[in-house]
Amino acid sequence: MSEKSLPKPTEAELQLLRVLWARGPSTVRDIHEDAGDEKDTGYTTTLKILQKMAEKGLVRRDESQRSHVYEAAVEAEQTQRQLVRDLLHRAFGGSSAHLVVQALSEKRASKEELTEIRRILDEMEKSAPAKNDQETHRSRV
Amino acid sequence: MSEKSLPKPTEAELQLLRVLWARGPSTVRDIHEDAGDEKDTGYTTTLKILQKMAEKGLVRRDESQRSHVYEAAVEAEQTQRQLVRDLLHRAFGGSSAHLVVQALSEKRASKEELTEIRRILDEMEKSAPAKNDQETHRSRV
DNA sequence: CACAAACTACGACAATTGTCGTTGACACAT
DNA sequence: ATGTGTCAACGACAATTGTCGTAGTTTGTG
Repeated sequence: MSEKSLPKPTEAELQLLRVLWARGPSTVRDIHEDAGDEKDTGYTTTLKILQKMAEKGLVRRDESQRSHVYEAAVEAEQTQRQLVRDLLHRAFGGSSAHLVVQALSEKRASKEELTEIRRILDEMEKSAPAKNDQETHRSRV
Repeated sequence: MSEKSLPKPTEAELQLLRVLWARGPSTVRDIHEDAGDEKDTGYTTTLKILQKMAEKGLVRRDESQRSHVYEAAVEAEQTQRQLVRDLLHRAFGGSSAHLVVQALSEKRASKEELTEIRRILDEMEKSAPAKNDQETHRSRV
């Protein structure tokens, strides 16, 4: 109900979100340096993207300090789910099974992960027999 | 080895690829009308996107007829895998298990699909204990 | 105080994407 | 042969994205 369905983050935005999810509230400087491991871009670029993100509501900004502190306004899980849903419809015609198969064949999961997945499957099959239920946002994991 | 790693299809391009995968070689007119179910855009828009795709190598074009015939130059599976890989790294830090969990919690798979997934898991766990094997492109499904 | 460093804000810019409208060629039916 | 309709090609256009450079302000140090 209260899912505002914020705009889908772009490539660069997602990268900064990942930094924020890992670090928690941070200054532009810190975000920029953390993100810089994978990318080589100017400081003002990072700043500008964060400003855009603030406009869009993807991050919150605390301006009480001279160096503004940014914080993710969207949760990792929610965003990931949004991206998965998007890909699901755009590329897989809604078949989550196909997506799962491709994901697994793309990068082998560890033994623990496979067990975890199996556990989820069990749970699923138990709780909801065959309904195509849409209210399945239990947010497990 | 012979994977040219073609450019990632954009939103609109992917939509047309889906039509081509379903229909096989088709004229612009047919592609446009099939795609038009979900979208309402002009004929020349579809044409232009197909031309761009031909330049990029995403589709092949047969110009022997007055109405050119387009055909997908990339396979569905390969492209889907590419998109999954992309999302995997961009949003999930490479953890396919997390992606799988989100995919399953996003849209409930049918009982048959769950069984299918389980079968794949079995196969996986059996064939390759824990290696991060890259040659797992058996193209099942 | 004066100067250097760090920070935000703002505008500029090229590249990409999706969208049309127009034009010129071609084909077919009257 | 003339006109009607279909088609590919091309240019134009707005919107978005990622990228900087510069200006102006604040902070801190000598």
